[in-house]
Amino acid sequence: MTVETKVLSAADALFYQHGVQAVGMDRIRDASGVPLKRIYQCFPSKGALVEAYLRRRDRWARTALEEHVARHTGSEERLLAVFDWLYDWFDGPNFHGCAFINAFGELGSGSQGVADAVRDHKAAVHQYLRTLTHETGAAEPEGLAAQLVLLLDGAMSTASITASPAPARQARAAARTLLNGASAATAVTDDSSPQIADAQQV
Amino acid sequence: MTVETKVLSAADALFYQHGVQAVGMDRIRDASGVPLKRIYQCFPSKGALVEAYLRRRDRWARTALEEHVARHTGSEERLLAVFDWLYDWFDGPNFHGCAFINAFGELGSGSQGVADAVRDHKAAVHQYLRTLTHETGAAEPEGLAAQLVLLLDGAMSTASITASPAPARQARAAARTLLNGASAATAVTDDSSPQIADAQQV
DNA sequence: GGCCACAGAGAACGAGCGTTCTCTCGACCA
DNA sequence: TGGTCGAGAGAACGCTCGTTCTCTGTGGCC
Repeated sequence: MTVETKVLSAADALFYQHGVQAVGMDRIRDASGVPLKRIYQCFPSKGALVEAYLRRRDRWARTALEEHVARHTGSEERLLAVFDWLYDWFDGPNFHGCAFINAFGELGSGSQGVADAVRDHKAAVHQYLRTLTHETGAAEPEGLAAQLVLLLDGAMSTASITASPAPARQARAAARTLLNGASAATAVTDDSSPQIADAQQV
Repeated sequence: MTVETKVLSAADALFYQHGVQAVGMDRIRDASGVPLKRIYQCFPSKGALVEAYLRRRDRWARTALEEHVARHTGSEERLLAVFDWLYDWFDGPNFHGCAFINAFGELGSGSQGVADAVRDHKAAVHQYLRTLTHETGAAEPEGLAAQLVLLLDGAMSTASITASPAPARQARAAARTLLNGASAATAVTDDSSPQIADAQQV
């Protein structure tokens, strides 16, 4: 295990659990066992370490997700498997929301490097969902992928705040409705008309 | 305008735009024109000010949302109006994501008061969506409300990161599919997965 | 064996922050 | 009018943090 890997592992655990600003370099030194001088030889500043942390986490998340999906066959099962993977992640002991949304909220407007890493990750996940929705032969794969992105991000935030994995199941159910109902719904309705309006008041 | 209101207004603008940890009390003093001594008479600590900021923003957001919805008639229009309001908010110059998700990511694990304020806000919004879904007479109003919460939170995060209001439109389209397709989909399909039972979690 | 270059451990430095203190001045009231 | 109280402006204090420096020890090379 290289020194750089030891530092990144410690930084990942601490940054993800407590937030970037709440963790000082001293704590990363203590957790990794690598002296500060050495840490600064690998990463010239804390900002560089934070960016490396995000890039590493991006690789981890997408690799794990794609490996999980690859164990399924059938285009719909593969797409819904995304949300099963999410459930397992949420249900584990080390889930603390989306590291990218958290980092963006903390530093996004103040660090270009962090903002870029967050946008790159979100774009890559979006692109992956696009390939899955195209596989299914859905009528509107692009729109469906964009909607699934919202379910994904919403589920991560809600699961973190409510400390419950249930949002993954709710997102899965919504994804299936969107997948099955999308063709019927888009075929019947058009996007800006005032609905049927049966006006049933409570 | 009371002193307390001036402080809260300045704190709201600064905390929301730059994040809580990035804004010092000195900047709130400069922006509000209220001396530090006076600020500490109203709010005994920065943590108390942060909690007041979140409570105030909760009142603002829910009041604005409910007033917008109240201008619409028809249960479906009222529900979809939530996402139109979201679009206008995203499209304005002062949108920086969900203040509660941001604050939770920054301080959630370190401040019980902040975590409580965030959870209270999310629970109140969830409850409001529940009343709207019940109005529509949807087959599964509880599950539908939980799914709409995910779309709402996901749209806020994605709009913030991509700096585009488009996610509000995508969430609106998804909400309409869920609303129209939910009864048909749940009535027609008979997959054996347990998504309906799980969707009740609060 | 003697010199050198580098690594580790910890202190030190400068900046920023939350919080409190001091000094001054003006308002109010007997 | 004189005395007291409180408010404003800013400095000060103690702490934390990112970053750098110093001191000590050790292994490699002529």
